[in-house]
Amino acid sequence: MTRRNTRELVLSTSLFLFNEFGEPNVSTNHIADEADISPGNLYYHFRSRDDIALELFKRYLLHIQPLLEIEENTVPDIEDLWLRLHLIFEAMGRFRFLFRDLNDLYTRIRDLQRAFHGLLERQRTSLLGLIAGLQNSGIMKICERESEALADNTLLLMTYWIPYAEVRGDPGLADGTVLSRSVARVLYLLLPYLREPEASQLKTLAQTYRQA
Amino acid sequence: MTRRNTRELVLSTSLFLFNEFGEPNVSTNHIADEADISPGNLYYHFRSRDDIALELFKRYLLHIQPLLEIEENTVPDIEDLWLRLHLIFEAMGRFRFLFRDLNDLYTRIRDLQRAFHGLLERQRTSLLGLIAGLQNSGIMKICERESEALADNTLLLMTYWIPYAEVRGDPGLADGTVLSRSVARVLYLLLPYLREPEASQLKTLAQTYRQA
DNA sequence: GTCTATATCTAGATAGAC
DNA sequence: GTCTATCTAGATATAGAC
Repeated sequence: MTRRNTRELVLSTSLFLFNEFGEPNVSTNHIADEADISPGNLYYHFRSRDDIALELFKRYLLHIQPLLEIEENTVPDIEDLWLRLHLIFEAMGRFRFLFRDLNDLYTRIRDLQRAFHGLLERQRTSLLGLIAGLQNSGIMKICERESEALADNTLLLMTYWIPYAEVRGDPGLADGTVLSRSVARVLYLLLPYLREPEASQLKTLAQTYRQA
Repeated sequence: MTRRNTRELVLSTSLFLFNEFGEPNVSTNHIADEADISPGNLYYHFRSRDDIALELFKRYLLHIQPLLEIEENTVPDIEDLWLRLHLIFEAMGRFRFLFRDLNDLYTRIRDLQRAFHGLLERQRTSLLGLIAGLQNSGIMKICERESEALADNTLLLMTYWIPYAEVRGDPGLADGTVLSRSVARVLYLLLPYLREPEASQLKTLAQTYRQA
């Protein structure tokens, strides 16, 4: 094993265990054991346990950042929106431990706190921009104050759909249906503000999606 | 100190520390220390650490249950709704550790899991009933499928507004403004489905509320 | 780079005197 | 009921041989 490979092995093993059992319930010994390396070796590659979680969070950022960028001169389209949200939720699902134990990680690991806080603010700005875009292209009709509330509520839904699914007793994120339903729910937030034909288009899309 | 008093002292101390530092970061020794009793004495009154959290959750249930009951033959009124939601959120705020670390507590403590799951389902049913009531009295116009999504989204918002406020860097729940803003955001979910004059009434209420 | 062995610490929990 | 003392387990992390 070269240096790079073991480090990656520890990361992928940790991700698996964190997702499966929750980050607070997985010790460095568990990780080393599952990865078939010694505990000492693990600490050759990582300074601390939090370091592993932080590195995984950085990997998450690399996955999620490109999905959040919105092209300046593009007219938003309902189906694109749907796909985009689906891809975002998929990426979140692969790092679901981050969201399950978000607030504990957030207060414990300062670097993660800073980065996550920034991410949220960017997401919020991005959502406000999206809403404005939909409005300017005549697809959506909404007033200033409601835009803010809508962006905020969307962001909350996007941040906590994973722990919500768990707590509602949903069959788990291995099952793709949870993801689809969560995506659909978020888009239903937009529905009442959409004009025709986009409103109907969204409803039809939701219907099709549900059957697939 | 009689038996009852020490038990209560441990509970109130735990609640304070859990809320302040997060349940995972408070040990039984911390609690005993803060309560000015010995660690051994703490274990005379509680079998385990989880037992304390569970008992606090039961106390939360006692606070919250009466607030969730809806009278059968009452026409829902926007201002009543607002007040009701405010009282619910206040009660949640007093037990905010439960929501900050919900998913960890949920998987760790089986009795809490059962009870919380049941609570969520009842809340969901209650919300569906509320929506139906608003619809029947002509205050709201919404279709079947959207009702489900609305109830679901409302429930998610109600369950995770506390960790969301924390993660957004809101000045903390000691400050009452967070609570008000969170209540307002939830009610904005209903807004697009309300008819006049209730829609305007809600907007005005939000305005007043914000200034107070 | 990797291992074994171990240091250190802190948590939850119990025993037994008072 | 309450205390002091202590057990036990498990966690993070390090030392030093290979």
